[in-house]
Amino acid sequence: MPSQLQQEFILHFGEMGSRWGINRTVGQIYALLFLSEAPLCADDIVGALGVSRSNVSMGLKELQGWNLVRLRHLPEDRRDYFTTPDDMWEIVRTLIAERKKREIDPTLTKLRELEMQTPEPGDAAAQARIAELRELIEALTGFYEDMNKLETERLVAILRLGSKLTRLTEMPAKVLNLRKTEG
Amino acid sequence: MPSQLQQEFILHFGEMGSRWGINRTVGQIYALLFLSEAPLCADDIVGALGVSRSNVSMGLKELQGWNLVRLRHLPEDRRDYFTTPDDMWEIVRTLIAERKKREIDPTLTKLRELEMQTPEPGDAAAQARIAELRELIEALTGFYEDMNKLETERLVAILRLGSKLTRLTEMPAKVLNLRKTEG
DNA sequence: CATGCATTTCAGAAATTTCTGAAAAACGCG
DNA sequence: CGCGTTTTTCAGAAATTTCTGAAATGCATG
Repeated sequence: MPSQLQQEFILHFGEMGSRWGINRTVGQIYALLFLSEAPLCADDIVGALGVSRSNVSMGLKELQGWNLVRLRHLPEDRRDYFTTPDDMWEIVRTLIAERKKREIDPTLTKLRELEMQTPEPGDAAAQARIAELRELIEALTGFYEDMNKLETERLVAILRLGSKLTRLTEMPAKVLNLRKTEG
Repeated sequence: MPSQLQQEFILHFGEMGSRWGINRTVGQIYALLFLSEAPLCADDIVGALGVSRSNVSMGLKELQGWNLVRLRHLPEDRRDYFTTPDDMWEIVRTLIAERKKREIDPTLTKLRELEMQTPEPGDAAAQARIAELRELIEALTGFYEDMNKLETERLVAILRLGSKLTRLTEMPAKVLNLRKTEG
């Protein structure tokens, strides 16, 4: 059913799936929904991808766990239909938030826990290294959280500035404070 | 051989490995090297982790492929010794660069390729969506590339500013151009 | 150019993940 | 409640990934 173009896109997402921490079917389901204008139900997906109904069910569950798909209902039809958000920035925000939750937060928690432990003799260097790693992760996630609070329009404006941002760090505090505080 | 503290850190990195796109042994080897003050050779790693020599060999190869470890030699000893860089920011830069290479660049290439194709009828919406996705990824990777060019000190200064960066986007071009252009 | 380490390769074993079909559960509706 | 439909669950099959031991290769040194 999908065109040649769509097929290629779907297969690519399937292959990349494993690198992104999801499996092939989940990647393919997502790709299909992403390209589809109309919402699709499970059997549409079975038809398009040629995988088992139960596999689609599990895949959709996983995508819902990632908050990457929205459940919708059509009048006169009691099947579940799924879509991806229209707003691409929303998708990217979700993706980053979920990966952070899975890949970074547990480690941050663990590092903090390890720093609380009373070290055995010989652990000093290791504990210092752990603290340094934690601080660095906190600097990055803190920045991410700040950026994530911004409206998309402002965020895009900052992204576009790129390395010009350095200039702001060169300005005296006086100049910076001429303007009102935001978030 | 590793202390309780180190053991916990190593086991955590092993468990997280699968979420990070590496396997348990590779995660553990990296964690061990990361905490170790002195360089370690393959047999040191075998002793500390209790995995086979060949597994360690393959794990070290993979870490070298990620540019995450450095090979060193001690005088009077022809074994290969390994360390992680002292500079934690270097580690993070490498990690991000390599993940981008594996997880993003191939998709960017594929999206550009799909945009070149002459669409079949009915592909218009899909192709628009693909273009939008590509543009968004380019905005993010472009920003990353700009940040990655900066010296660590400047980068940290920007991270610390966080949402205060918005102010820069509010300034008239005139003000921005008062200061000299950098990188 | 043989010897003694050290590292790498690789085929099969072990472990893990993914996928399927059948059965069970959930759900809406009369 | 009972019926037809849709979704979920789950045990085992299939596929994939990881790990190991044995053999092969590489390499410095006498």
